[in-house]
This record gives sequence, C-alpha cells and structure tokens, in this order.
Amino acid sequence: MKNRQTTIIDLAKALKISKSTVSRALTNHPNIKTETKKAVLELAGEMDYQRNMLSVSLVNKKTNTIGIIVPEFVNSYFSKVIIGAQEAAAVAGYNVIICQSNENYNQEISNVNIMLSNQVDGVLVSLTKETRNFDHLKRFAKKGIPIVFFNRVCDEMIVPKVIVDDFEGAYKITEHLIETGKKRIAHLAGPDNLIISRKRKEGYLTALKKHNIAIDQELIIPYDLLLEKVNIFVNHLINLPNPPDAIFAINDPTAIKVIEFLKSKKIRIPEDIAIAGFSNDNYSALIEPPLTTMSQPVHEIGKVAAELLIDQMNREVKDWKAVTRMLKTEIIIRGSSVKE
Amino acid sequence: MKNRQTTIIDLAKALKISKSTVSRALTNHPNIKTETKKAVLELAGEMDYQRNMLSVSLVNKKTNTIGIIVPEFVNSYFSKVIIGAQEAAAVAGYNVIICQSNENYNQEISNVNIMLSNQVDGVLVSLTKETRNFDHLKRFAKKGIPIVFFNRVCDEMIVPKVIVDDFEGAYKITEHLIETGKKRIAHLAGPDNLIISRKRKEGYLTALKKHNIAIDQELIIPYDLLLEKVNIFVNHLINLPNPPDAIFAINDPTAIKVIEFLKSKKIRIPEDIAIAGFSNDNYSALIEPPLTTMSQPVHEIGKVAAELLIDQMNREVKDWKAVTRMLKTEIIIRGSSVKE
DNA sequence: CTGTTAGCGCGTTCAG
DNA sequence: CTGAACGCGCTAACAG
Repeated sequence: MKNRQTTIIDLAKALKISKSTVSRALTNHPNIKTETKKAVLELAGEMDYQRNMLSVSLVNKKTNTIGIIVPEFVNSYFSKVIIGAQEAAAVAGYNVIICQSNENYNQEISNVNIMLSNQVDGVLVSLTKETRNFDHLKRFAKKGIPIVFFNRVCDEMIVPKVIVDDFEGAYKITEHLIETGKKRIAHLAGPDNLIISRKRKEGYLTALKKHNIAIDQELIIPYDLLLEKVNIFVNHLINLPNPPDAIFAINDPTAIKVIEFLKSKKIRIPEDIAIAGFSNDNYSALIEPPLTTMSQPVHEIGKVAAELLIDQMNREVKDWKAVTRMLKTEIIIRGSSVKE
Repeated sequence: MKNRQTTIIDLAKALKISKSTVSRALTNHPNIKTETKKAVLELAGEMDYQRNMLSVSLVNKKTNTIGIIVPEFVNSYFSKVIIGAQEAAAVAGYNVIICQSNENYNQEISNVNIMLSNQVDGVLVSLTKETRNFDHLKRFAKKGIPIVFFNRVCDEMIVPKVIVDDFEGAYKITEHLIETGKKRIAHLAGPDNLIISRKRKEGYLTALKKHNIAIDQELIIPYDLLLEKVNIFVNHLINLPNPPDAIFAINDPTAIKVIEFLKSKKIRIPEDIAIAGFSNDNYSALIEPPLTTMSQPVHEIGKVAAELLIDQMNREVKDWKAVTRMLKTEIIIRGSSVKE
C-alpha cells in the first residue's frame, strides 16, 4: 500500500555501521566522531530520512503533543485562543492536536478518547454548553495527564484555569447601559451549567441592584446559545407590554444576531434599544451600528493556558498546582449603546 | 513523571491469560470464547484501559490520521473547510491534525515535517501566498503519502484538487458591476503565484473586454493579502485623477476593509463606489452595506477534498488518480453593489 | 479457542 | 567512540 519510508536501519546498512551509531548521530549525542556524524547527516538528507515520532514517543512514553478541546472554532474567539496556545506550545517544542466537541457532550467524551489513545502529554479544555458531568475529564488526571481549563471552566475539578473576570465585565457593561439612561435592561443569559453564564448574570444583577433598578425576571431570558433561536427571544422581548430599552447578550455572536433582527424590525439602535455583547469578536466593530462589548485578551488566554499546562507537565503529579489566572477585560463602547 | 497507563499486559496479568487473547478480545476477533471476551471487556472498563494508538500505528504502519495544512483559520473560510473535511474523515474512521502555516513558506515547510514525522496517512493542503517552490510537498508523494490540494492549489503537481471556478466567479461578479452601470472597475488582485489570484484577475479582465470597457492598468492593484495595507491602496485609488466607481476585491476580508475605509471617508457605497468580494465569509452579510460576493460551498470543499484523499489512500500508488473537482459558486448580490 | 514468538522503529542500557 | 541486546505496547503469524 505504502512505500516504506527511510529508517535508521536503511541508513545504517548503507553506511555499514550500527543502528545505534546512526541513532546517536541523529540525536546530537556527544560520544560520536564528527566525521561519521557528518556522513550520517548527509545521507539522511539525501535519502530524506524523517524521524518516526511514533516510535520515539513509544520509547519515551512522551509524545510532545498537547491536545486542545474546544466547543467550536467557526467564531473567531476559539480560533484565536488556539493560535495563542499553539504559539506558546511551539516555543516549548510541543505540537498541538485540536478537537472540536461541536457543543456536544458525547462528542466531548469521544474527543477525550481520541486524546487519550493518541497519548497527549497534556490537554487544554473549554467545555461544551451541555457538560454537567466531568468523569470523562477526570480520566486525564487519573492517568497522570495534566489538564488546564480556559474560558468554560469547571468548579468541580481542582486544576489550573484561565479565565477573565466575567462578573466584573458584565457588571461594568450593565452599568454602562444604566449610565446611558437605560432603565429596562434585558439579558440573554447562557446555560446555567456554564460558570461564565452564571457569573455574567450575577454581574448584570448586581449592577442593577447597585443602581436601584428593580429586577424583572421577565427580562432575563434563559438561552441555550443556539443562534437560530435569538430572533424568537428578541421578538418576545419587544412585544412585552413593557419592553426593554437595552439588551445585554451573553456573547457577541448573539448580540450581532440581536442587532440584525432589530434592524429588520426597524427598531432604532441605540435610541429605542441599546445592545451590548461580550468578547469583542472579529466583526463586532464592523456591523452597523458597531457593537459595544467587553474585549477579552484571546491570544493571551491561549498562551497563558498553554504555559500553565507545560508547567504542570514538567512537574511530578504530586507537585501539580491549581492556580487560576484571571486576565483583564476592557470595555469597548461603540455605537450600539451610545449614539456616535 | 507520568503514571503508567493500563496496558494489555496489565489486563492479561490480572486475568491470568495471554496478552494475545486480551488483544483479540479487545479487537472483536472471531475466535474467542464469549465469556473470556466479556471478562476482558469488563476489566478493561474497570481499569480504564485505553488502546495506545502509537503502538497500533507503529505495527500497522498506518496512523488513521490525515493532516491538514492551511494558511490561517481566523477567517471563517478555512475553519469551515476544516469542519467539512473533519466530518468526512470521521465517517471513514480518520482523525485529523491541523497545522496553520500562517501564510509563511518556511512555516509550511516545518508543517510538512510535522506531518511526516507524525506519519499521517495523507494530507490536505492549501498553499501559503508565498509558496513558489513545491519540493517540500513533493516529499509526500515520494514517500507514498497522497496529497490533495484545495482552494490554493498548485499546477506543478499532478494530484487531486478541489477548487471552484474562480475565473467564472470573477467574470460574473465583474459583469454584475458593469450591468449596474459601473465603468471604472478597480481590482485588488492577489499575489500572482496563487492560481486563484490569476484566475480571478483573468475573469475580471475578460468581463471588461467582453463589455468593451478599456482596461486601465492603474486600476489593477497588486496586493499581497495584508489587510493592514488595504487602506493605503484604496486611498490611492480614490485620489486618482479619474477614480474608480467600483472595486472588486480578491476576497471578502479585503472587501470588508475597503468598505470600512470608504465609510470613514464618507464615500457612499454603492452610489459613489460599489464593492464586491469573493467567498461569502461569515460576516459579509452583516456589515453595512452588506457585501456582494460569490459564495463558495466551503463545507463541501472540505468534504470532497477529504473524500478524494481517502480514495487515494485506499489505492496503490500506481493507481492514484489526479482528478480535479470544480465546485459551484453562486453570486450573492447585496447592498454594496446595488442600492436596496 | 488460546498461547508463543517475532517485529514495527527507535532510544538506551551495557559491554567493549 | 561504537556495537549488541533489550524493550516501549501492540498485532500478526504460527503453533497447538
């Protein structure tokens, strides 16, 4: 089926020396005559020899690979985190394999199996919106494989985490809406099992309380992150007897959908209803009106997560540390909340 | 460093049977007593045994993994292609490893090395904008590893390719601009080494000729796909003594940048200058005005590419077929070219 | 139906 | 400085 690739044995035969010598020449071993080393390297070049990492990993019990499991990467958020992680991993000599769970719990389980059977040395995980049970993820730790969560983290596991201050972010953005004169602020809240959803909702609620605005449960919409349904929820909101004058959406893709829908209904943004999102995605600045949102340091989230993971991998299991790194967000005020 | 993971030997010892029996039980071998099989499976579950694919791959000389090399995946285009490819690969029992070359030739070479040392069974490649030499990619074929190109393909290698009709797409979209009454249509053309750039430019030129519009070299801007530079080029265009009344950009991210810049200059779109892009990216419908563009069947491109690759992998090298699949595009007319 | 043996490609002892 | 021998975890071929 497949042509055999050049191996150390091929090189050894051609040069009439032992395999171990070839191996040593290839791995910069100290005890090796410079000329035999040179000869080996030369022939390796000619024959396009490429080290078989499968064997190396098998022998070393180490693949130099870290796995990343994300819910999706069509939106820019996770793509950028991945790039940040990949760069930091490369610096430390690690490759990366990526699986997307497609926001599906069972898919996440099967991703874990893929990672495990490919013997990753560590994993970076951001949970699906459905994940409520973490047994599949605990398998990593049991096998001595460190795990680091980012963005969609899990309280139940004491491991390193990289997050932003979702509470504060939501608080500030809600406060911003209040300060622009809005009084009935609705919230499209994410699934309650995600900590980011709960924190952002808390931030929202706390800001309202602080400013003595009565909380109206009618304005808090439980939303399962299915963009197709945004229209229904928003339509419901605008048809309330006492409709909202602002909507804070759990994330930017949702907020963008909200804007689209309101525009189609000829509702003025921000005069009639102001909109805010969360995360400052790629195109949030480009829609009309541009979206007010909290920016997250996406690239750095990936970088820090990878660095924490690599740190864990360099420790004995008993020395693992479960630090939580909380990175800075920044409010980006644009035309969806303030008339420019 | 790492806790040893459960192996077949562990199971064999615990059950006091031979390793081969355990192996057979785990792989659904026919010749095996149902009760021993059951016992093995049960213990495997208890001990959380996970097959070490490193060893399996080493023995089988097959990793069941296909590699994908893309220039980037921050924009939605390649993300979606990857998802399509991943789905098709999964159906056939293949995993996927993804590398991004970051539009960098040297990075692409190093990606090839990663793929090779990880012993992928086949690769899907979309070239960087810098790639002019293909020796690194020819190494795959020499080693019996099939390669399939998509989107950014290469004339020099006779292998399967998945493309869209870039010539026709560009022709139609230019013609559309002409039909809306535009006479001085500029083109932000991609690097000449990319076939898609050349085809799209040809389509543009042919449409002009067909409609007896003189070709003005001043309006054809060679552009290296660096979004940061779009403003400079567009600024140059609008300050020409005889400025364009339309701009056809090689891709959507570029077109979106053009729109942003023109808006900042208070130039009316499409009245003063109409804009068209190519590929119908995620947010092209959302900007103001929404972007006229050619949609590509991104998901299907990935799917077809993966299927062609899997087909090659199932053949002997001598039976490899170099089909080129050209998928359908569709013009999407929106407000950036026609006042709504 | 089960056990034994060999070997995938490599790195790492241990001898010289 | 170099070679021989062993083993990583698993599957396949060959005996029973």
